[in-house]
Amino acid sequence: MRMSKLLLKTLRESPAEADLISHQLLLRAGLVMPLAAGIYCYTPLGWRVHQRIEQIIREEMDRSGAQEVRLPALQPIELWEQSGRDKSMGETLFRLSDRRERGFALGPTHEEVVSFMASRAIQSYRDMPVTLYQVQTKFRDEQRPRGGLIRVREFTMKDAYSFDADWEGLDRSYDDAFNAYVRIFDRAGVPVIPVQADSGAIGGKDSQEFIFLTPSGEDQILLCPGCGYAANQEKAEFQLPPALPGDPQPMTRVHTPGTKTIAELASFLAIEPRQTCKAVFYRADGQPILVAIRGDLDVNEVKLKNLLKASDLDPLEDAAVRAAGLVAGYASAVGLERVRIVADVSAVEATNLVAGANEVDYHLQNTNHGRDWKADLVGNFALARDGDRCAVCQSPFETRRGIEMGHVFKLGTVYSESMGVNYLDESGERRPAVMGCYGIGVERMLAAVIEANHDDNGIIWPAEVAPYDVHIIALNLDQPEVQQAVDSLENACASVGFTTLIDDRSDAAGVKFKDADLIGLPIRVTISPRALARGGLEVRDRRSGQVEVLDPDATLARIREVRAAG
RNA sequence: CGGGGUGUAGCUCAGCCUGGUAGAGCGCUUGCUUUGGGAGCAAGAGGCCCCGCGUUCGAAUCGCGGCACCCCGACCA
Repeated sequence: MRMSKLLLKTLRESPAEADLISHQLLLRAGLVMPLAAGIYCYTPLGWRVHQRIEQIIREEMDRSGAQEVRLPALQPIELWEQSGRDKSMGETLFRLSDRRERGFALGPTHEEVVSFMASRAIQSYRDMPVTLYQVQTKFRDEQRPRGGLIRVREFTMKDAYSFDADWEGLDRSYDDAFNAYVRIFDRAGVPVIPVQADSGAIGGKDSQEFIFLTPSGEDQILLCPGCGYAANQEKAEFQLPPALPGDPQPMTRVHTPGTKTIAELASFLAIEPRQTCKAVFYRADGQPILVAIRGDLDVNEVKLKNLLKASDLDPLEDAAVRAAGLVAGYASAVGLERVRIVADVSAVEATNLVAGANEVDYHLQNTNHGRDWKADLVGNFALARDGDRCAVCQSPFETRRGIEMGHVFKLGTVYSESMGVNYLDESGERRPAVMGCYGIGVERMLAAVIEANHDDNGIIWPAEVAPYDVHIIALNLDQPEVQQAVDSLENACASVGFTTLIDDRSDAAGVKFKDADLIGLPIRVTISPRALARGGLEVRDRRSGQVEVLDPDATLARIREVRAAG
């Protein structure tokens, strides 16, 4: 490709909206253009990178035995009603209707549709195992798109779904997908770690996320330096810090003016936060609940939601708090009758906690579960935090932030049951297929490749995702020997399968070098009278900055080397 | 949905406080010159100052109401 013909506009300065480095470089290198919040156009150069990432994904999915299909993005809303997800997806689902008022959704994911396809084709245990995948545009009406390509409303996802006759088969399909993912991220130059993840209210067994660690990530990841355990904060298992031991004492009422928070209360009474009981109010599927947890801990809302088997969990609005007779800042389960009480084991097992008296400026000392109050439901939903101890080896956790690149998930039979993916087993018995699902966000990978591979001057593409293999800079193209050398290298590259981007523009040399660094192809070859006079072509490695003057054959060999090195 | 910020030329921004016919740098066009790190000289083009209402003789500027975009949080695969 000749740059004089290429639709490309690089920017000297970063647009003000870009905060992340990947976002800045995507815009400066002219790879994408924003159309609306969370919706992007891809330029010819940007689209080539996109396609190369897709290509890696396709090769590795095919290698793992998965088969590519194409499913509609436009889907009848009935399909979503059948699985119940028209409600659980809530406002995230883009909805529309056709001219006859029939309801449709733009697919945010494809479990329902792939189940439709599978239900038609899978009738016997002999039809499995099978894994189907596609590379499709997904639509999600995110509450807040952000971070350039990190969270967008229209994006490309590689989504795969496995169908097995039993859970042992699912384990094998899951491992195959997992291994394919390891190869995909490695080839694309995105360092990731697998972490344990929440499997959601749907249930299911194992769920792991492939996380790219970066301070600008939106997920909190807990890492155990002792045993290597790694988990998303919403999933992380940890050892509860111990309570202060003691035999139950008589409950007493105490005047505690102006102590609406645990910190204020603990300081006023000169006690530790773990000697208090915290009350938090939620609305779970419409019903107000009071959640009790030891004062030094926070609620893990995902675990709480799973415990309640709720599809919606939101903080209770202030008006509803008052209507339920709850006194914010001084609430507790003691003496409370009209509201459902859910307690964390930490609050149930500890003795002599200070809890709210359900009266402004008063607390109760020495409250004890069983004697003074009783939970309707008890569970384990404290949030693991930095420094908490690993449930496996008791080492203190470290926390990092990260971005979810991919997710592998043992779904089980939830969708096969609701969508009717059934088969006959060896004994002629009708059973639901056991499913797994596996997703990768293509644009997130693109952003992560840049986050992980850049310097002050621009992008440094890993060889496998670079939009072209070689950046040829022609200086003084009006001179015949330069022109001839450029043509000759272009042909030589083409004949061995290297793609080239040739800067044949009439701009000054400095402009071309700056653009080459910004665009970031792995190898830059400068062809100029000066280089030719020195006996060859000037070959520069983008990553190391190393420069050599080589003859055309040695240049090709060098390109091959860099390409092989990734 | 809560909190914060920003909307002026393609991009980065000044002007706004103190109302009086729209500015800079970069980019773009033309000509000449130029080709080793965003080069030089000269001449140009380009704006519904986010939108609406109001105050005023007069609004980019003051007031009210919207909208869009960005950041934090909530939430979200």
